[in-house]
This record gives sequence, structure tokens and C-alpha cells, in this order.
Amino acid sequence: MIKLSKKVEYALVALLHLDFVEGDKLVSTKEISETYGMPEEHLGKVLQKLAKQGLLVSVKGAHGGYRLSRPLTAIKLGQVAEGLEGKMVKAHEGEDHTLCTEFCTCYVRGAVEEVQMNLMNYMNEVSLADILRTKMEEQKVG
Amino acid sequence: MIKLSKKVEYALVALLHLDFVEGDKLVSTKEISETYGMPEEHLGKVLQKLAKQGLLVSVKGAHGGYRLSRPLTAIKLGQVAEGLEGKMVKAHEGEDHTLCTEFCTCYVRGAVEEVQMNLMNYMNEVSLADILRTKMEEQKVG
DNA sequence: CAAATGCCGACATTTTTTGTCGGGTATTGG
DNA sequence: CCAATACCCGACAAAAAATGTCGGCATTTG
Repeated sequence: MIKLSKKVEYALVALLHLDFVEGDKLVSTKEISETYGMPEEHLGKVLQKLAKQGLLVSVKGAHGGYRLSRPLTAIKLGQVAEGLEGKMVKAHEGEDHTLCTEFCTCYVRGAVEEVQMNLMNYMNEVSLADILRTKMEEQKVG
Repeated sequence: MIKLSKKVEYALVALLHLDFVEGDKLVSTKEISETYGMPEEHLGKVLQKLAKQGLLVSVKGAHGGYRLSRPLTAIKLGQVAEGLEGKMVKAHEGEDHTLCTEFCTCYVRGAVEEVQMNLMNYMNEVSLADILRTKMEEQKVG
């Protein structure tokens, strides 16, 4: 099933939440986890990875927390997923099957990699802002 | 990780293989599994589901096997995935959050569903022929 | 210093994926 | 008719991944 993992789901919820928050206000893991009923420790891990990847800025210590490092328009779905689950497609590991234009095992297998690539490319085009916009338009209509 | 499952991978390999085969020739599970080194029983399950869903035509008995029921242009990535793993998104389960235009829990959560929808819509647009075409163009260039 | 909070690794639990087995049923060829 | 081939199906087993928890450390604030 092509389904977003909880990790990604938590990440998206947190990112969208942070976007709603005014300016540079810092929000703690605890606050977010309580708002949406997520396990705090787990969400913590997720946010730490997002920070490590540069999507979030973290501030330690009392009254610390996280804030977005950039606008949602500049955060791609693919970045979030990759940050949390590692590189998703092994971007053509050197193998050159240019010669096999006819049917052969590697040819078919190569085409399957292509599918993964396509999916990944798609996810790297869609920004979180796009998603939010889609949702808003849908609500206006529906 | 947004990664195709083995089931889907096996299915795609089989479907592309069947496309390479001339005309109405029947190909058995065994033949495919041996060509690509997949576990026969497991591949069998996959092909059975594809047949049940109508993407493949199955012929029982000696010299039986499978063939495509239609051209690859008419087989969408999403169909393959759904056939193997069930409906992927619960297509808006009635809940109406039209009122929450401001920040609220369900609003953010709703946006996450949107992401899933987008992914699914994408997968229902891409046909296996599209994928193959992409691969061919890439080979010409690369 | 104590409290709050991020950071990190290890582990436990649960769920999903992947693979296997045994026993059907249908068709073909001899 | 019989044996071989091959699809069909449910139940189970094994392996892997996702999810959640714990304990301890590091940093900042008051």
C-alpha cells in the first residue's frame, strides 16, 4: 500500500502546525504532541530529524522548541519523506543497460525502477503549500 | 518509505514481461518466476489477484497460463497497487470539516489526507506504457 | 541549581510484508 | 481414464519494518 507512514504523517502535522503559528514563536514537542494526541517521544524523534535536515530550527533549553526554517512553499513532500526514511530510490547505481533495447531481465527490472523514480519526482515537486492550497480550494467548492 | 512493495514490483515485472511476449501466448507462473528469480508461490498469489481484478486473463490446466487482458496503455499504476493491496485511501469518510477554516486539529489532519489523495491520483494517471516510454527516452538520451 | 527542553541510542511491541505449505480444481495429451 | 501441468485458495511461518518506550545526557532559562 502506498501510504504515508506515521512518521511522515506526524511530520506533516507538525510542519503545518508550525506554519499556523505566528512569526518566530517556538513550539515545543510537548505542545504539538498534546494538541494532536501523538506519542511525545516518537514525535520528538521525528522533529529531531527534520531539524537535522534543516527544515526546522531547534532551540534547546527551557522555553526552547522548534520553528520553520523556511516557508511551506519551499518544503517539498519528498524532502520530508527522505529526511525521515532515508534516500528512497538509489538513483541509478551506475549499471548501464543501454545496450539491452530488446527484452531482457535487466530491461524489465530497470523499468520498475523507473516507476519509483516517477513517484519520487512527483513528491519532489509538490510543496506543503500546494497541499494546503488544494485543501482550501476543495473546501470552498465542497 | 514510499517504496513499492515486492508484490507490486513482482506484478509490474510480470505485466511488462507479458507485454513483451507476442500475441496471445500464455505464460505460466513458473516461467516468469524462473526468468526473474522470484518465489513461485508468492508470484502465483500476485498473478491470481491481477487476474481476479481483470488485468490478466488466466487459463487453467496443462499449457495454461496468463496473458494481458488489455494493452499497457490501459493499465494504471494505481490499479495494480490497489488490486494487490486494497483501496489505498478512504476517499473522505463523510466527515465534514468545512466549518473549521481556522487552525484546528482536524483541519491539519485533513490536509494530510489530501497528500495521500494527491499521490493516489497521480498513480491513477500514470499507465505502465507511460513508464516504459519514459525509460526508452531516457536510454536514448543517457 | 532546578526545571524545561532538545538530543540520542537502545530496546520492546506491534503490524505488515514476504514467503511457504497443503490441498484443492481444471485442462491437456496419451 | 490417468497422469502431468498449472491455476486457485486458505492458513500458517518467518522476517522485516513501523511504531512506541525508556533512560540518560546536554543545553538554556530563571
